[in-house]
Parts: sequence; C-alpha cells; structure tokens
Amino acid sequence: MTGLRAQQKRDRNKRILDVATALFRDSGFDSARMEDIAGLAEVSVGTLYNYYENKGDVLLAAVTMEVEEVLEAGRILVEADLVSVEGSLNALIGQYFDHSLVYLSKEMWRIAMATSIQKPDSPFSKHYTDLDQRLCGQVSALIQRLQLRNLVSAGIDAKAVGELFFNNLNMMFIEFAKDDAMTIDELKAHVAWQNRPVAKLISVTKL
Amino acid sequence: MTGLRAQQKRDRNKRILDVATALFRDSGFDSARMEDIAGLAEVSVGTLYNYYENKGDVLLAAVTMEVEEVLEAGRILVEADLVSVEGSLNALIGQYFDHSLVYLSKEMWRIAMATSIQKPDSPFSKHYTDLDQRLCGQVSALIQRLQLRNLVSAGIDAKAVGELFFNNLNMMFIEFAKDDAMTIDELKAHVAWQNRPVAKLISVTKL
DNA sequence: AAAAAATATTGAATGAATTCATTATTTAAG
DNA sequence: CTTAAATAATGAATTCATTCAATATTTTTT
Repeated sequence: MTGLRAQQKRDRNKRILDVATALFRDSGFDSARMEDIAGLAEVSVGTLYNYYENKGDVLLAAVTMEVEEVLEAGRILVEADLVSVEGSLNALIGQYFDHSLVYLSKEMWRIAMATSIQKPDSPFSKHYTDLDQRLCGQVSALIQRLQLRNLVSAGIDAKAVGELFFNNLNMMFIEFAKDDAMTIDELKAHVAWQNRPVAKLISVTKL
Repeated sequence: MTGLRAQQKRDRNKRILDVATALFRDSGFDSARMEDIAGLAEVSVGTLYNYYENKGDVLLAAVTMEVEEVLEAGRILVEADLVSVEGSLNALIGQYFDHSLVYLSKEMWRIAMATSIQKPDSPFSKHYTDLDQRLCGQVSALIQRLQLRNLVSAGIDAKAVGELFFNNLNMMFIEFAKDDAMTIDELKAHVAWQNRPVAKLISVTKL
C-alpha cells in the first residue's frame, strides 16, 4: 500500500500546483488570491497553507519545475561535443535563456527571485537556491571539461571562472526580468559580449 | 520664497525617512507597521502613501542614501594610486562590502533588493537600479584607469570585464545577505578568489 | 474492531497594507 | 481681498494573506 494519506497528499499537491501555475500566468500574481487557488484546487485555505508557507512559496514551487527541466537540457549540452570555449559557453547560456519563458512570465520570475531573496529560510527558497547552485555547477563543469579537452589553458581555476560566468548571467537574467522591453536575443548578445574577453583569455590558442 | 508647499513636503519627507529607517533597523521590517511610521512622523497613513508607493519603497529610499555614500567613497578609491589589478579591485570591492552593514541590516538589504526586483517600475526601484549602474560604472572605470596606466593589457574590453566583475560581486552580495552566518570577510575572500584568475589574465606582466 | 494517538483539514477570525471619497490648505486669477 | 482652481492630507473602509482552535480522518495499538 502507498498509504492513503500519502496518496491524497500527492493528489492535492498536484491540483494546487496546476491551478496556481495557470492562475499566476493568466491573471498575474497579485490578482490570483490564495482563496481562488484553494477553491479551484478543491481545498481549504488552511490546507493550502499546510502545503506552502506563503504565496511566494507556491510560485517558487512552480518555478522549480521549470528549472529542473533546464538543468536536464543543460546536462546534455555539457556532455555533447565541445567546439570552442566561446561557442560552448554561449550555447549553454543561450539555452538557459531560451527555456526561461516557455512556461513562465517575466513577472513570475521576478517574484520568484524576489521571494527567494526575501525569505531565504522557507523550504522552497532553499530548494530554489539549491537549483541555482546546480546551474552554477553546470557552468563550472563545462569549463572543466573544456580544460580536459585542452581547449582551456591548464593553469586556470575552472571553478572560479565558472562561478564568475554564472553569477554574471544570473544577474543579467534579473535585469532581463525587470525590463519588460528587453528581448531574449538582446540578453544573449549582451552576456556573450561580457564573456568574450575572458573566454578568449582562457582559451588555448592553436598555432 | 521657496514656496510653502515645497518646504512642508521636504519636512514631512525627512520625518518619514528618519522614523522609518530607525524603526526598520530596530524592530525589523515586518514589525514596523505603516501606521506606526505615519504616527511617529506625525502624518496620516494616506499621506505616507502619497510619498511612497508601498512599504518596500520606503525602505528602498533609506537604502538609497547608504549607496550614495558608498559611491562617494568608491570615487576616491578609483582616483587614488593604483597598484596592481588584483589589489585595486579587491580594495574597491572590499570597501563596498565593508560599508554595507554600517547603517543597514542584512534583512533590510534583502528586502530592498527583493523589492527592486519585484516592482521594477516604482520610482524608488528605478532610482536603486540607477545606483547599481553607477556602481557598475565605477568598477568599469577602475579597469579602464588600470588600462590607461598600462597595468591592464591594451586589447581588453575594459567595460565588458568591469561588468562581469560587478555582476559577480553583486550576486555574491545577495548570497551574503541571504545567509545570516556568512561574514564580510568570507564574502571578500570568496569574491577575491573568483576574480583572481581573470585579474591575472588581464594584467600586463612586467618582465 | 474499538479506542487511542497521530496527522490533516477547515474556515472564521485576525491584522496589516493599500485605496479612495472627503475635506483642508495653498496658490493663482480676477 | 475674494473666489476659483490646483494640490495635498486624512482616516475609515476594503482587501487579502496568514493564523489557529475546533473537527475530521487515517493510522496504530491493544
């Protein structure tokens, strides 16, 4: 037996998340009231709070699913054929960005990021932070693999450089989410421009 | 005449900011109610909302004053004697970090940063974003000056590298604010470690 | 299979941010 | 100096997120 309770919990949780994601996307975060979410998910408000500490937490759970997907897609890229430092880096980062607006709106990202900063101790904030670290690890892993393939000079601290690249792209993504007029292509182009000098400097130059 | 209205506005605004800053620091952001702030500033709640769009905005105004000071201190450093790339960079960044907790708590920073992301169109968010850009410009200016003094190689795009450094330190500051256990020294050390490889690569090596 | 313990659900009550129709004050016009 | 127009202040009313004591359901024990 799975246990009746565990089963019910899973069902209720799925309903809550499905309903909330749709509402946040369609009506906007502020307009979606906890009472609405509870009602549509056929749960009481109290129960909703039993599953999530606060409204931001519900959103964070939705965002989390999206990031998991990005991570999976990233893993494939890192393991694929690596050409140049700049090329691989742009491919990986570009893919992060491309994925970002498939399910979520800029507003949803803004609020998710803001919540994870504002309430860093809530369980979903921790989970979100954890995902960020895995993304960061992925960028570092890419640099390390490039180094193994002798595309990045041996003396370089790949992890340090990876963190630098990641924090930059992450900050630029915040700027992107804040600015409704900014397009994904503009974001990609700017980050690529920021990375270029360092990408070149750490590259092994074939003679 | 300054105009009676303008004068009263300035007075009321100063009272609001003074009262709010003290309350946020001493009682914490959540415990400081808008009603309290209004009461202590001898203004009605409605008036408070006449001056600031929301509670986060009030905090952002306070944080803003702090950042102005940091910018001023930074200007002096950038114009001072430059020794090495790594040394100057660590000095400037270290000073940003040292300043950060003089007037404000980590909680205040968290909420300020979260608010500026969440409501990017409110006037104080825009102002805050503007300050961030000036800080970023300051880091780029440092690299450019280092380049002029022939401490950074000529071929480097100083602005691009400056943005990279800045976005990294900014992101690391968010991590710092999120983690109550992290000290300023740990923050400095980590950022210095992240910057080191790039700092070395862009440095002109004296033979 | 009844009773006890453990877990969950519920929604009315609470409390705080934000709004808005009124009222008051200042400035400009006649 | 009055009157009209423009600006600003006010706080009671509204709206929601969040809490919590009371119930209900499931699991475990005897």
